[in-house]
Parts: sequence; C-alpha cells; structure tokens
Amino acid sequence: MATISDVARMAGVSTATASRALNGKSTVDPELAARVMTAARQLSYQPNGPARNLRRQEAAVLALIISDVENPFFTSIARGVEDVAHEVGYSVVLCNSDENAEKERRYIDVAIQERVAGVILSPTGESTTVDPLLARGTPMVTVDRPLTDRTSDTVLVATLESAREATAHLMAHGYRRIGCITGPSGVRTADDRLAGYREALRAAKHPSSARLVRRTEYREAGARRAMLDLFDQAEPPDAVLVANSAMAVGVLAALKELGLRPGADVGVVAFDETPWAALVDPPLSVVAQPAYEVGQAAARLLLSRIEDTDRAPTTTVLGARLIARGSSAGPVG
Amino acid sequence: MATISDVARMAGVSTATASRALNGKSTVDPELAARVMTAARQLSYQPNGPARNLRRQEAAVLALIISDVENPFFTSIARGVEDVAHEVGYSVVLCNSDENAEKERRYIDVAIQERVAGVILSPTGESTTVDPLLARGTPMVTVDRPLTDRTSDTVLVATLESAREATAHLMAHGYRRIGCITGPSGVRTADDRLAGYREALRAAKHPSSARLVRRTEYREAGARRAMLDLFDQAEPPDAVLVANSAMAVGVLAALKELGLRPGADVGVVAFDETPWAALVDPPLSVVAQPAYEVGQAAARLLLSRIEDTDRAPTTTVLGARLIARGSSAGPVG
DNA sequence: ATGAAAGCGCTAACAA
DNA sequence: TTGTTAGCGCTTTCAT
Repeated sequence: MATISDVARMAGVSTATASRALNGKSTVDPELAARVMTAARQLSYQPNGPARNLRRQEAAVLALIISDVENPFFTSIARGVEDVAHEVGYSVVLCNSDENAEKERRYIDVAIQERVAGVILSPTGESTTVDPLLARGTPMVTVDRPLTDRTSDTVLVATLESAREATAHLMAHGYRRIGCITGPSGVRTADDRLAGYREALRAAKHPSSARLVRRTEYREAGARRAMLDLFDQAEPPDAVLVANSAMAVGVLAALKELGLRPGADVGVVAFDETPWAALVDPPLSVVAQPAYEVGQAAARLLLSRIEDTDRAPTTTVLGARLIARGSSAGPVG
Repeated sequence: MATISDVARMAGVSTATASRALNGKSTVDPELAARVMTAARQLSYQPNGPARNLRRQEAAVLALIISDVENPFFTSIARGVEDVAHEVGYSVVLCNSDENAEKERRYIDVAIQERVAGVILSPTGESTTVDPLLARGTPMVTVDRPLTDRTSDTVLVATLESAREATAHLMAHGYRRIGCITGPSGVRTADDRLAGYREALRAAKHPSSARLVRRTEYREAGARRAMLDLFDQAEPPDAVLVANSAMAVGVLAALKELGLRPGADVGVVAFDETPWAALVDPPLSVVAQPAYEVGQAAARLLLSRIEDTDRAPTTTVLGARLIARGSSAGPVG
C-alpha cells in the first residue's frame, strides 16, 4: 500500500511538503501541491490512520455505545449523532452493549485504546464502568440515563413527567385500576416511569397497589409474561402504562391471547412511537420520545466538550409528547 | 496517559519484556510478568491502539457497513456478525451508509484508512465503490446483495425463489390480480423479488401487467403512495407482494385509508418478519429472512478469508421461510 | 516555502 | 529469558 514517502518521491518533494499539501495547508506552492495531489491519485494513496492518530494523539472518531441496536429509540439517537458528527468531519462508530455491563466495559476500553475523540453512551447502570473514561478525562456525554453523580454532560427525556401525564390521561379517559409494566429496578428510565405513574395516581387519590406493577427486562417476552401475570389475579387492571415499544408488543400479544381488546377492555399507553403504532387495531397511544433530537444534542455537547474540556457539565432535558390514539379512548360498559 | 515505558520502568524491566508480559507471551519469567501486570494495573495502563496497529499493520476490528440502521433486517445481521466476531476477539464497528453511495464510499475509505482487518457490506449498488477495497486486497464479504462480478465472498438470501413462492401462495389462496411493490431498479433484491413474482405469474399463466407493478425507494412513504396509486386505476389488484417491512407499513396504512381489509379485500405478503406482524389485524403474512444467520455466515467467511486471502470466493445462499397468516387467507365474496 | 529529522507508542528481530 | 534497537507512517518543529 502506498505511503506518503511514495507520494513524495513521485512528486519530487519531501514528505513534509507532501503532508502539508495533502492536508491543504496554505503554505505550499500551488504547483508543488498539484504535483503531490496527482501523485497521490495515481498511487491511490490513502493515509494510514493509525500512524496519523499516533502522531496526532487523537482520532476524528466518536464512539456511540448504546444498549440495544434493535431498539428503534436507540437507532434514532444514532441517526441524530451521525448527522451532526458528519457535518464537522467526524466518523461515528456504533457499539452495541446489549444492556450488558461487561460488554459496555469492553467497548469503553476499546474506545480508550483507540483514543477516540469522545464517547456518547447510554449507561447500563453501574456508574463505575465509566470510571476509566472519567479518569482519563475522555470527553463523554451520557444519553437517556444519567450517571448518579452527574459528572458528565447528560441528555435526558422528561420521562417521569411523561409517565405522569400518560397515567393522568388514562384516568381522564375513565380507567380506574391502572397498572404499570416497566423495566428492571436500577435502570433509571424504568424507575422514573414507575415514579411518574405513582405520582399521578397519588395526586388523583386513585387506588395504587404493588399488585398492579410488574418489572421485567425491557423486552417483548418478559412484558408478555408480566401482562398475563397481571391478569391472573382476582382484580386485574383495566389499563396499563408500558415502558417501551418492545414491551408494548408483548403486552398487545398477551391481550390478544386473553381475548381482550385494547382501549375498550384495557387501556394501553406505551413509551416510544413506532411506524406500526398507528396500524394496529385499535391504534396504539404512545409517548413519543424525541430520540433523534437527543442524538443531535448529545453530539453537539460532545463536540463542544472536545473543544473545551473544562466547561462545567450540563444536563439537557427534552420533553416527550403524548399521542393519544384508540388504545386509550376509554373503557366500554 | 501511561505508556508501556512507564509500566516497564515501574516494573524494573525493558519495554520488550513488558510488551511480552502484557500480551501473555509464554517466554517470560512468571515473577517478572507478575510485576509487570501489577504496574500496569497501578498505572491504569491501556495500550495505545494506533501505535499497536501501526506496528502490527492490522487492527482486530471488522467494519460492517449496512444500508439502513433503522431496518430490523440489517440490525439482525449486525447481531449475527457481532456474536461471531466477539467470540474470537474482534470488535465490530457499525457504519450506516443510508442507501447512499457517497456515504458508502466515505465509510469504505475510513475502513481502509483505519486498516481494519476486513469489511462486511451490503453494497448500495454501483460495484465501483468497492474497487478501493478490491485493489488493496482488503478482505471483504458482501451480504444481501451480490456484486455484479462476484469477486468477493457473498452471502445471499434465496429471495427470487421466496418471491415466487409467496406469489404462488397468493394465487393458491384465490387471489386473481396480484400486484407487486418493490424497491428501486438496480437494487438487486428489488429486482430479484420482482423477477420471482413474474416467474410465478408466468408459470401459472396468470395475468401479468406493468400496471400492477410499482417501484419506489425501500421506505414507508413511497410504498404508501405506490399502493394508493395502484388503487387509483380502473382495475386495481386484489393482492400485493411487498418487498420489505418498512414498505409493508406504508401498504397497510394505504389500505386503511382506502377502507380495504387486508386478506379479505386485498391479499398481502411482505418480506421480513417483524415483532408486530402477528399483532396487526389480520396478522400479516411474511417471508421471514434468516438475517441473524446471514450475519453469522458473513462473519465466519470474513474471518476465514482474513486467515487465507487466496481462497476462491464463495457464494452462500440461505433460504427464507414463508409464514402464512391472515393477510393472505383468501378473498371474501 | 521547503526539507531534514525527531518522535508519537508499540512490537519484533536480533543479540546476548 | 531478557534487553537493545530499529522502524511502522505520519506530522511537526526547527533550520534554511
């Protein structure tokens, strides 16, 4: 593979001049620059990234470590990050931690070793996994979930408030015994959604009971089982707040099995807008999170922190929007 | 940030010994090795990736360039690739070419510059974008779509045959005028699905007409418009074959707008199984592509090619499975 | 404006 | 088994 020395030799200049020409430095004779560019083209020269990064002590690469590539919420974030990063010449590498602290730690190590310019991550939970990043002062932004001590820039969605609003919406539409299916204890979004749900019930002096709440991993199968379990009781709920879209699939599947109709028999509001939410019968009411905007905001914060490492950490909270559809239109009978 | 020299100094050995110890080479005194490891831990030593890669002339990283991160088919492939790669110590970086030849070229350049060990990609179309890869002999596997000249390992799904089978299935269930909504001309999967559809009609001596076929980008909005357009004719189809799941959303949305019921009024079979296919009413018949297995196979092929660059290129074709549900149960009346 | 030369951190060939 | 040393390809002083 051609190196910069080959290019320099062919153009009849030193490697220093070749480097300057290739990097568009102004201090180089136009005629020489042209010779260099021609030589580079003829040799199909591609700079050696590791060599450049070694010398520069930094790569124009951002690492984005997300907890689930198959979750549309996170892929939308990825799009937002990419679009902002590409505008200013950064590449983005996507790493899938799979809600697994071990994989997360591994990818953080890779990011450090590759000396990426910065890291955006949705922390799996334990704030200790990011210590290596903090210790080295690697610019970092957390999304979706905060670290306990807020030592980094953070971009969040007002998820507690949205859960409260969604629960109030269910009550306003006549549902009386509202349940909640949320993610694992310790996962901040799961806890917040539950807290918002409880606040709304308390404010309305509605019955609230641990028997109406189920916690499970953020996946379809767990949510389906949780829903069946809720309805295996003497007094099942007449509505549920569901904490993400994969879970919503499980909940709707469970209702189908039980022969119950969303909306009329059991009110449903789920977090995350999806392409299919409007297609099911009745259409699914959702809390639409501004995922793409979260990604954009995170990327901008990260870039600004790369510029200025000393700036104090900030927390950005974006609002979510309740989209009311048939699945929360009100009970029948 | 601590370097290997710092570690060596602290352990009282040379950098060479430190390097050997850190890399688990057997030819190092256990006691010295222990001293090195301790020093490394105390200094929070993390190897400098660019330096190592520069020296080794290769990085234990695979690049996976897919055409749409938001398409579940491709994210499943990504999971398959990751699982295989991680087993043998490779990292995977995901790049989103967004069905855009320009972005694809850009990511290919990045992959070359970073000297990744190999590349897996779903080529956007023009086979010329991969020339730089071929020219440098970078190990490469293409997935989902072949290059015109099959100069690389390729993993495909038997998509033409599946389209034929799905179309035959629609005919067998009593649909008479079957339409097809597929992707852009020149995109191999789109062309194959159309060809399979046509073969099935021809074999059954069914009416076939250009007026029953629409081509559009592989997205929801285009498919919705195409479907509305199909039904804006004197003799609309009574069934459609749809080329991916995003398009299926658009098609089902169009039917809803038209007040037509899938299955009873218009038969529908779409490519790609999704979590929600069984949830809509009636459930959606699909051609389930083995995406995860495609990813696994591609990763294995790539790793074997990294081992042996000279092996002749192979083509692997995996079968897809038709899952018949209510949306193709047969017309009513 | 250009070139010579140093050096980023690491690994591997070679010597001892 | 260990250390010395060269050098991967690039950018960037420092001289000129």
